[in-house]
Amino acid sequence: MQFNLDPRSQIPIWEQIVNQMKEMIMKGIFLENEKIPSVRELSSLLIINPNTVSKAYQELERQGIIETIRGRGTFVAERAPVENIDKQQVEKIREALKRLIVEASYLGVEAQQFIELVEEVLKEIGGNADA
Amino acid sequence: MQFNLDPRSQIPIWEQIVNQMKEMIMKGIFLENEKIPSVRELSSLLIINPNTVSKAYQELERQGIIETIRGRGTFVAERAPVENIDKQQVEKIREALKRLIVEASYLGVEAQQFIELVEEVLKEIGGNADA
Amino acid sequence: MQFNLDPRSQIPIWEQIVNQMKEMIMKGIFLENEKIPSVRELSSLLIINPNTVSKAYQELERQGIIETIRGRGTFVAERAPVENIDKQQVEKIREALKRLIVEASYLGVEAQQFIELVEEVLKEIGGNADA
Amino acid sequence: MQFNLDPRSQIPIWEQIVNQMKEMIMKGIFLENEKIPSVRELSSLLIINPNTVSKAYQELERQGIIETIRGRGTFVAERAPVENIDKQQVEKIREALKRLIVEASYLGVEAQQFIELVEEVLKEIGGNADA
DNA sequence: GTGGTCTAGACCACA
DNA sequence: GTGGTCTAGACCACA
Repeated sequence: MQFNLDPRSQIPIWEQIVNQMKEMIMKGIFLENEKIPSVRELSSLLIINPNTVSKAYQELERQGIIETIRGRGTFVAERAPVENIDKQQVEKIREALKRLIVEASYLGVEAQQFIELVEEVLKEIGGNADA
Repeated sequence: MQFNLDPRSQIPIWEQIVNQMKEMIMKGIFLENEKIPSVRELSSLLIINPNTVSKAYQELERQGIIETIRGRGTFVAERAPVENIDKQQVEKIREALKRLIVEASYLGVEAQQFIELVEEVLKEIGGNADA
Repeated sequence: MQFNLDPRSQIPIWEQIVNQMKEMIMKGIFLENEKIPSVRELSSLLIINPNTVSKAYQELERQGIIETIRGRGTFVAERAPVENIDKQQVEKIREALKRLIVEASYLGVEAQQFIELVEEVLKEIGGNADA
Repeated sequence: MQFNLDPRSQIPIWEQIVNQMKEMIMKGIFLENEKIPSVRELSSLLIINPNTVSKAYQELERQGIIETIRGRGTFVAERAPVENIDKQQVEKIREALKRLIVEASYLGVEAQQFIELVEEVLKEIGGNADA
């Protein structure tokens, strides 16, 4: 488990935690039903306020990615197979992707290089995707 | 020229303008050295606060994408070929891409589908990509 | 006797026990003066903390629904006919009902459908309602 | 606009605000696209912490009931017709309803009286439901 | 021990 | 003016 938080980033710390936790779960660093650190543990580990961790955990729970069992702790939820892909959400991804590609292009990253970047990241994350 | 601004979006309006202006320039809707609308024109056209347009233009100018010539107006800058790719900036793109892929995966978009999405967007934008 | 406890629920486990015990008594699954399992029995049966069962039994006793007889065990109390309906308590029910109806409406459940839902539940529970 | 907050209630204040706001919108006290009080206004009106109001508003926004426009304020969202009723959510309503009916029964409220209570509340809320 | 709620108050971006 | 983020710290219910 390795968090990489940047307090200067535009992305709120709680959201960075959400993103990185999702990534770690995808990579298999946390397994289904495994206990994750308590709010207090993680906040003292990351030297941030417990409320910030709490907000991240609540968001993860809302997304169905973790589950809280009262008085016991917080656990990685079992991942339900996606039934219907939410087209509206995918459209948002598409828009964000477009922005990213435009950015990349201005940096001098051509189409082919961008695809290579995508494949690289897919490989990095995919590690335990089918676990 | 067609802006599509959503005041409800989490993305600030000035940033939406920046993004869409860059996209339009990439697509060739605005050509190099072409005059773009003044802050006043655009703000009254889009019915938004002139300060918001002004902030967008300042950011576009900072990025070297447009140029203001005193007393004449604002123009699309000539695009200099990128000499050295800014690795730090590409790293940011890579991180944003990773977040996007993780999101997509949780929505049920698999690796192959994601690549297709990328190719789709590349095609949409590509108009003048090699210009 | 069949308990259906969900540790993931927002409703505390002790309260789930209280609710389900009351439901079972209403349905006639437990009869008046019948012995119910001891705290130890039930906690080992449900594989939960004895304190949790204990808290549930205390609440049920406070509500006059069960009775503990020293050295003998715990029994379903005889249900006294209600003389005066506690208007303040009914007001709470009314408020909770209002919340529920508002929720249901936002989910797309119309007034008529809600009444049908109520009648359904009344039928399900009704077993011994007039006992 | 009339809030009725009880700090002693088990229901968190932010959730009381959520419930009552939804009820007021249903009743037509707030119309679609109408501005609702700012976080600061409402918090000073109710003499509670702005964070508590903020949490309520964020939850309402997450549910799609209100919309925030950056720098401008918060507005009642247009209510989209429900396409597919979420069966899992309705099941939760059903469970809550069962608990309520069991409670009511112990208070001496019989089946027929309960239905009358439901109809009463439906009438109270329904005021502007078709607006 | 666990997480949830709430207050008080600072600081920031946006329009 | 608007809402969003974060810290610090108190208090509480649950298991």
